[in-house]
This record gives sequence, C-alpha cells and structure tokens, in this order.
Amino acid sequence: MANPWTMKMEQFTRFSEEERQTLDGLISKRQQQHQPGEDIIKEGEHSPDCHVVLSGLACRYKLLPDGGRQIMAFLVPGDLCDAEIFILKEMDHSVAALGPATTALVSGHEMRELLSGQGRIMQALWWGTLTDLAVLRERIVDHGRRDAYVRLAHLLYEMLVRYRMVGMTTDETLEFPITQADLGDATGMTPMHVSRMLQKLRDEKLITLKSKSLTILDPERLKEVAGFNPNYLHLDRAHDQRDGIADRAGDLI
Amino acid sequence: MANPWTMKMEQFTRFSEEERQTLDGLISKRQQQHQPGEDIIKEGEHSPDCHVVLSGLACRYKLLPDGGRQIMAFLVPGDLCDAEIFILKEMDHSVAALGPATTALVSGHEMRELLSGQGRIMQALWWGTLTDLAVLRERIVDHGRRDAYVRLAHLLYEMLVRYRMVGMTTDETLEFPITQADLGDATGMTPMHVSRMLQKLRDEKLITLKSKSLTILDPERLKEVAGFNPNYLHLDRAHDQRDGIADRAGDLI
DNA sequence: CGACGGCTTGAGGTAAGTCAATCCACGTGG
DNA sequence: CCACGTGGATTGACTTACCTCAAGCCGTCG
Repeated sequence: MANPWTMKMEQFTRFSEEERQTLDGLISKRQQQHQPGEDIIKEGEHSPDCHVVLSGLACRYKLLPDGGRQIMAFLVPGDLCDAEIFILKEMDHSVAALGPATTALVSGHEMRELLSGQGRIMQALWWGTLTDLAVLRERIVDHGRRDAYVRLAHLLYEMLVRYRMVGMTTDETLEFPITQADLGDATGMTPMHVSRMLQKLRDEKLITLKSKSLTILDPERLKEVAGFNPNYLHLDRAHDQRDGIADRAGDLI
Repeated sequence: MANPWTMKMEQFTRFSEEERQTLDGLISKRQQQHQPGEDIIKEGEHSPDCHVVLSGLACRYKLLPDGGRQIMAFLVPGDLCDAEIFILKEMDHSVAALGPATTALVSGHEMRELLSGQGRIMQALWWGTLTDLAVLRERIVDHGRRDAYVRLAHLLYEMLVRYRMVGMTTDETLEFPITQADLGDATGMTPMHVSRMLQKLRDEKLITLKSKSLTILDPERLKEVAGFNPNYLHLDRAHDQRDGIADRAGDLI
C-alpha cells in the first residue's frame, strides 16, 4: 500500500513506478516519532530538513502576545509541515503534533532536487502548495462569513474528505485526537462554545465524537449544512485522464 | 525604474541584469486595463495566461450562496493573480480590480519555463507563493483572535508595508480605492462597524482616510496597537548578503 | 438641482464570550 | 480495589462585541 505522501499527490497525477520508488525512498530513510503536544518545528527556527507527516495529526499554530493560540491548519498524513525551509530563512509559525505522530525527514537538498525537476513530482508539489493556499482561503471564508455551527460542520467535513484522500479511513469514522480547546483555537471559539456547537451537531444526528473518535453519521446532510463545495481541494486529476482506478475521495466530492 | 514584479521579488533576492530583462520582457508584451469592479478572472474559469498586477489594487474573493462576499486577499502591484492556472484545472475563487488597474499577461508556457528553471527567478516565485501562504495565515489570526479594531489596524499597516515594498509610496500616504463595504468584506464586519472602527482610528490620530487616500499618521503607534510582527512577510533577503542598497520597506519592519 | 452611492449615527437585538460551578473519565498511588 | 487528582467536557447566568434595521447626511456627477 502506498505511503500517504504519494497517495495524496496521486489525487493530482498518476506517477510512474520509478517516481513512486523515488518518493518511497525519500521518506523511508529517516523518520521521527512525536509525542502528543510536542513541537515538530518552532517559530523562528530553521531546519535543514523538511518534515512530511506519515501518521497522526498535527497543526500549524501561532502563539499570541496575550497567551492565546490560533491554529491555522490541521496537517494529516501526506502533508508537508515546512515547505518553506528550502527557501525561507525561518519559520513564521510553529507546527505541533496533536496526537502521537510520525514524520519523515527529507533534506533541503532532496527537496530542491524534486522542485527543480521537470516532471510530475515537481508539478505535484506545486499542486500541494496551491491547494494549501486554497484551504487557507476557505478557512478565511469560514471565519468571516459562517457562524460557529456551520464553521464547525465545514471543518469536520473537510477533515473527512482529507482523511479519505490519503486512505486514513474508508468508512465515516476518523481517529481524531483533538480536544475541544484545540477545536476552539482552530475555529476561533471558546471551548465552551465548541462544546455547545458539538452538542447541536450530535442532536441533529450528524456526528458522534467521543474518546478521540469522530464518526460522520450523515455525510450528505453534514455537507449540506456546511455549504461545502469541494472545488477548492482540486481533487480532479487536472492533468491526467481518468483511468479506471477508483478515486479514493471521489464519492464525497 | 524597476517594474513592480521585479521589485517585489528583489525583496527576496537580487537579480542579474539578464534576469531583470527576462522579467521586463515578459510583462511588457501584453497588458490589460481593468475598470473598477471588473473581474480579472472568475471562479470556475481557466485562463491560458497568468495575470500580474502592474498598477492599481485588486482582490481575491468568493461569493457565497446567501449573496455575501468574502475578500480573502488584496493584491498590490507585483502580485500574481492566478499562479494556479499553470497547474490547476480551474480557479476556485475570483479576482477583481477594486480601483482602475492594469495587469500584464504571462502565458502558461512562459510561467512553466520560469518555474522549472534552476535559478533565482524560480526561487523568487516560490518565495512569493510561500509568503502568500504566510499572509493568509496571518489573516486567519486576525479573524480568529483579534477584535475588529485591532484587525483593521493590522490590515492597514500590512498594506503600508506592502505598498512600500513595491515602491507605490515613499511616505505614509497610499492610494486606497476601497469602499468601507470592501473593507467589511475583507475583515468580516458590516460596513457600519467598519465605519465606527475607522472613526476610532481617526480619533486616536492614527490615520486619515478620505477620497480614496489613506494616510498613516503614526506608523509606530499603529504597528503597536495592531500587534504587528513583520516576520511573516519574509522581507529579509534570505539568500543574499545585504549590499548597500537600501531596503524599500526595511524601515517599517 | 436632484439622484445616487457611500458614509455616519442611533436604538435595539443576538451570537458568542466570560466566569464559575459541576461532572466525568482515566490514570496513579496507597 | 478504591480514593484521589487531573484534564477535559458540560451547563448555566450574565456580559459584550458586533449585527440589524432604519434614518439621515454628504459629496459627486449627470
């Protein structure tokens, strides 16, 4: 079974066997385990290596002068923690593991090789970055124009799609090692309000969430209440013909 | 005097004369004028060309089912409207001119050439995209953790820095062809509340804003109230030695 | 001059925050 | 095996930042 990095990028393009082996090779050399809450890379740091999430869940966040924390993105397996290291001097934010997580280390040199290639891997890396941008834009729409209930619904549905994309779930249940305080820091609500909104989602029989396990009971209706439009995830194999291989997340979008 | 695209990228790296001429050549072939309010590229479209803003002000936005609009980013001269076209099938959002604006068209083919090069231009394009990501993240912090007053202050200060970066102002006055409704759509407030918060900024002698002209009266204090930390703009010439050329935005950061 | 788009001001309403108590699940040590 | 402590979730009462609705104003352009 493919590693999640390859699997994610193959939502965009199909690789050759050789390309798959290149990627497999890169992420199997050096790996790291991370404890829940542990920083993978910190604001202000520069690392010689790029981190690719292989398992678990992580987040990008910033700490504020007043002690508050804003989570700006969740990272699922297959996501790059710090594409910036290959070109920027230092991180402008931190990345931390939420549950136990493992990452693979890819050296800056190797990343540069991939990026200056002419082939599909270079394009797939661009695709990944461009969809990261799109996800952030959607988060801004969430904050600016959707109320707390819809915002939460939208976030949870997006997580379902992204988990599917990398084969982290085949049904509607996700490992979700996240506290309500984390969810609050991500959505800009207080933990108390997160609790109330989750209650409402449960009352509406849309989800269950307990002991770090999230189940989407009614994906269709959740998508509906979230006003979810999947176009921003660009899961449409822009440059390839469809080829009989079933899309992993295709039935959700 | 350098074009704004080159000028922006030279915040990151210094180009050779040859590289400057390449860039100049690319943006001088085909240009477009845009009326205030006109769409430069629309959600769902795919264009064969990439648009680079040369003058004026534009924004990325999404329309919502309920008729609302969320502005996700402002584009100043030197910014790329649609880096995605070279790789994604269609735009997941629209870009519109706010005041009168002009853009240069760069073909997808030319973009691909630049991006698959080994040199500084390829790196500078990556830098641009990575800082776009960082700006979006900062916008999320704005929405999630800063109140209306601070959010507005932060946005205005960022615009000052970005205008400086591309030589659009040398003092503290900016052309700002933006209505309060636009500001509301960007910050997630109603126009009425924008009006009140601007009043407060005026009362505090931090800014003046009338007839499409914004003046920052007290940059130091505005930066202070905004809690502005410029690290996310990555204006630090990561890969070059400083070389006696004054930084255009350096005195603000 | 009148009309129109944009800005301002005010009064009242509401979603979400604050503060505080309680509860529950789970792990740890006696 | 139970007592206890701790971190997270829940619930409720009260407060507040921002929204809604509505009226009035002001500059500009035909």
